[in-house]
Amino acid sequence: MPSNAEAAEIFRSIADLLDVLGEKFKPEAYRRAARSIETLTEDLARVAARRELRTIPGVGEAIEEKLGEYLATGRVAYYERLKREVPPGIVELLRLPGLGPKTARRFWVELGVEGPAELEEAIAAGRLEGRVGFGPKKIAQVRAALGTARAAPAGSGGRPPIEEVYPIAERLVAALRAVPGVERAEAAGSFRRGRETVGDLDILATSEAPERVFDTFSALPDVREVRLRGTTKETVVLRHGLQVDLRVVEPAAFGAALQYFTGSKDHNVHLRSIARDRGLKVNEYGVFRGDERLAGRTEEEVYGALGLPYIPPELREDRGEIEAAAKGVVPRLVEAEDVREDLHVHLPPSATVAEAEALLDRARGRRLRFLGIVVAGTDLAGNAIQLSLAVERALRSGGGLRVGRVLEEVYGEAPDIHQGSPGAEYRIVRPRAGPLPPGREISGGGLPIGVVAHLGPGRDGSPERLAGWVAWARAQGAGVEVGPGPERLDSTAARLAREAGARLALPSGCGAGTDATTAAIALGFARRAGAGSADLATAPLGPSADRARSTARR
DNA sequence: GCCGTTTTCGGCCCGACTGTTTTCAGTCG
Repeated sequence: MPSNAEAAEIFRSIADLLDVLGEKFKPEAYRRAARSIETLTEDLARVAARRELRTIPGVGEAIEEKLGEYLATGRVAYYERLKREVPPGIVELLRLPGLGPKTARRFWVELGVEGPAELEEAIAAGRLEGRVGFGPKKIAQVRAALGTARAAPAGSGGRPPIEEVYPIAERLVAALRAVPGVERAEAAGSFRRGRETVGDLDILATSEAPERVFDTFSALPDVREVRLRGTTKETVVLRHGLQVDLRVVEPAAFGAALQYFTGSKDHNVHLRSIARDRGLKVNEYGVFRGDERLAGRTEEEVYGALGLPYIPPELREDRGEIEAAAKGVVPRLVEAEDVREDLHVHLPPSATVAEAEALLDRARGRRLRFLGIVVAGTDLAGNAIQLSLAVERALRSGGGLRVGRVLEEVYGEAPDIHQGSPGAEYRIVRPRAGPLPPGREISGGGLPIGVVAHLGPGRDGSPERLAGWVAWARAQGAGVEVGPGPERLDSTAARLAREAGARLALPSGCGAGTDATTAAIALGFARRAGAGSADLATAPLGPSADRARSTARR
């Protein structure tokens, strides 16, 4: 069964092989196509059926043809041929840090080495010594890299999910901001773009004295090893295993550096080619005409100097956002303050008055106007376990905040689970597994459906199933829940939901299980999906509830 | 191999760091 992920993987492998063969621009062309393909929200086969493969950025005549071949046969003859040409062990060598295609090729051609094991033997036998470009340090570096690779099985250090990296990033940035002389510090890179996973963490700080910043940073308890350190840049590896690149620039270059380190690579390459067409140069220090710096202090300045409006980080993937911005079209993405209704928080039946009040205080602090509460722990027969009268009273004293009762239903695992207090005003539906049950009546006593929750890739998140539920949610007038973790929609799936016209339900960060970090990540996902404040789900109450019910009957 | 309100051919972002080099190549992001 062909898949987008496999197609991207094949093109990436082709790029590696071409690298070793010394090709100059083809490898990047194949990598660009691979990046585009893996961020598609749709199966390649469907795009191919519409004859629109060429509309994918980086896909031209040759790659279109190979995609067609792959979809028809599951194979790419060109790839098979390259694999016969280059020993597989040589490609493994490319994975070693500090070792690139040129060096791998030299090992292969000059030493006749065909993989890591043979390379280790060659080094042990002293066959590298005396060769141009291989001094004692370089040899030691290669040997160390080989040892590390042997200790850590291939495929171990993948890209960790953003929710894992988030608290680490916050800690590191806070530590940097506390260094005297540091005006600003921000995490950039794919982290700032709100991607689901983070490769390396890129952090940027301003200071006139980088040395002091590096000294402090190197000594942080999170840091295991300093990999390299120069005058403007330091790379460390955390105990956690994550690599962090820290860059320190002067305040006048902060915007340019932030723009540069936020990426994406494709976005930056595109931006710089526009700059060159205008006789300008963009680098991490600013936008220049000759030696004159036109911009650099803020990102707005940098985009402005190129004749563009500010483009939010979450959109910077070179997926048409630059062309749209050039025409003045930049969507107004949803902001944290736009999330005024939280349709899905939980409260245990054993909650104390203090806990209930704390929840309400957080909601008021966030200036929410609506909070939908599920009382969890209700028994399976549907007999709600009652909150104490004192808690009930506390929940009624909203003070500008409307509190709603919610019934949450989990379907797909027998028996179905229902939880929520009596007098619920709408339902949250959680489909657990399997396809959309055709004609299956979801109970709920005729209550409108507010949210379809927990649809994520962790639970049989096949595109067809996801699309089915999203369409169903849309027909109900319900929102679909977005957030980090395998059970919620990531940004790619959220984009699918947006394209289907479904609204998105975002956590406010007030709930016990959905803290501020979850809320921030979910917001990033929604923004990556291009959502604005009008795309947020609202509680189906009053007249809108009647609308939702009538839609459901149709 | 891709791409084009200056092009269907001739370009392809730009700089830091390291190690090995007396001026640069390779790697990385």
